Parts: sequence; structure tokens; C-alpha cells
Amino acid sequence: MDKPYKEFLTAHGIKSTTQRNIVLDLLHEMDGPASAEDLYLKAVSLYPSVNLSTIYRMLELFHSKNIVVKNMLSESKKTIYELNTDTHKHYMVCMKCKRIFPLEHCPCFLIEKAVSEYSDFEIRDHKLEIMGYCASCK
Amino acid sequence: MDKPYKEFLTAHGIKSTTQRNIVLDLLHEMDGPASAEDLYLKAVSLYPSVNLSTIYRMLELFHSKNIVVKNMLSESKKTIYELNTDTHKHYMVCMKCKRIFPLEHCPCFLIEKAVSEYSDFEIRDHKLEIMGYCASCK
DNA sequence: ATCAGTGCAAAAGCTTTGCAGCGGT
DNA sequence: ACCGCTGCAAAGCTTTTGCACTGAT
Repeated sequence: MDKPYKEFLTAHGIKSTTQRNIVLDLLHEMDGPASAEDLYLKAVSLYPSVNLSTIYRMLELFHSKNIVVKNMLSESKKTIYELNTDTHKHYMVCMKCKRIFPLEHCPCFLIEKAVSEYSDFEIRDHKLEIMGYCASCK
Repeated sequence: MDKPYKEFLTAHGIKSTTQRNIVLDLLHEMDGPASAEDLYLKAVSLYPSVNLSTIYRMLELFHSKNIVVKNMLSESKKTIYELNTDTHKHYMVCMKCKRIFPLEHCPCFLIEKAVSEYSDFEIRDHKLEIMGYCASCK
């Protein structure tokens, strides 16, 4: 089992293990966010002895190192994870096919500006979730 | 035990019970959203035999009748409930005191307009969650 | 009297944790 | 050889469900 992310992991001060390399690879290949179970199911087919709790611990570790971002969409009650690209993470969720479409360019500044005009709240971050129908479902 | 919401409940086609009147009263008196457990703890002090599962069933029923709205904020993993006032429900969460401030006037149109300019997604609803520091914590 | 509503207990679903053994450095 | 990582099993937490009894109409 080769470990393509060995340097990346040691640079973050954490050990390079087979499981971590597999999960990092899966995270890189995904086009959207995934739940711990999604990742687990994919990882099992590559490395059958892997355990769900290892995935959870790993994702939590990656999160603490800012390698992945965590989110939760209101419908699912499941935490979703994806690589941190240092951009805001907002999503459009299709109400029919349930697919999640990451939204890279969010008009954040419009929101923050408008909100700050009528409230005494110091905004540090925000989450936006958009629901509707995707191009193929509408 | 008087039942101030009897007419309201029968108008929605559901029976007026002591427990439902208590919870409706609690919902009216709150200034923000509350979890099922929050409501349960308040209800128990007024009606000790009440059960958490009754609260959940009631809130789900109220939700199906559009009497309450459900939401979940990303930090908590708990569903929060509040009376439906037919306005969008967005929240500002203080990162220090954890209090939740409902945001009545959201610049929704700005978001929807900007998003529709660069995506082929038919927007039906959206959720906005703002994190930062409230006036007394910042 | 009927049948929806309730309390209780158990289960379900997602996530976390304790512990002993394994594996990377 | 050390100590962090992992697998396994059990527990934790929120929410749901089955069932028999209660209470509103």
C-alpha cells in the first residue's frame, strides 16, 4: 500500500497510516461533501478491516488541523465532510434527487453588509443552505 | 388546568389537550427557538407527568400543520422549534454565549438574485446561519 | 363509546469513547 | 521501543416507535 500523502500528513504533524492515506485520497476524488459513512463504505472496499470509528476520529483530527471542513445540512442529521479549500462552503440541495451541489461563489458580502446595517452583531462566519431543484430535476 | 388554545387547536383539526396547551403557551412566551428538551423541561415543571416523546410527537404534529417551524443549527445537532410567523427564519448565533438571535429581515432577494445569475438551480427556499459575537459579548 | 393522545420502555440512528493490541517512526 | 493509531465493543445522545392505558369529544 503506497502512501501518497505521507509528506502532507507529517507536515501537519500527524502520522501517515494506510487508512489516512485512503481517506485523504477519497476526499480528493470527491466532487462534493460526504458523510463519515459514505467515506467508510468506500474505504472498506479498499481496505476491508477499516472501522467506522477510525473514520470519525480521523475526520475529527483532520478538522482540527483545518484539513477538512465539517458541515451539517438541515434535512439529514448527518455531518458531512470535505477538503478545506479555504473558501466559504455553501450548498444547494436538490429537493428531489437530494444531491448536494457546492456553491463556490456566494454573495457573502451582500449579506454581511445588509445585516450589519440593522443589527449590533459582529459577524465572523455564516452558513447558507439553498434548497430547490437542480437542472435535471426541475 | 385551563386551555387557552382550545379554539386554536380545534380550528387546526386537532384535539385540545392539557399538554398541547402548555407547550403552545411555552412557544408563545419564548423569544427564540427551543429544542424539544428545553420545552420538555419547562413543561415538566408545570405538568410533571408529561413525557419527552409526547413533546416530540406534538412538535412534529404542529410542524405538519404549519404551526411551528423546525430548524437545526450546525453546532448543536439538536432540532430547534418555534412558532411559525410566516417569515423566513434565519439566526445569528453568538460564538461566546451561544444565544440564538432570530433574524427577521434577511436580504434573501440579494442572495437569490446573485445565485440565479450563475447557476441553473431553481431556488425554492434557503437557510442562513450567521455566527459571530452579540452586542454584549463582543 | 370511540379513537386520538399519552406515558413508558425499548429501539433506532449517528457519533463518541475505553481499552487492548497493532503499526509507524 | 515508544507511543500514537486502530479495531472492536459498548455507551451516549437525540429522536422515533410499539403498545396498552387514558382522556377528550
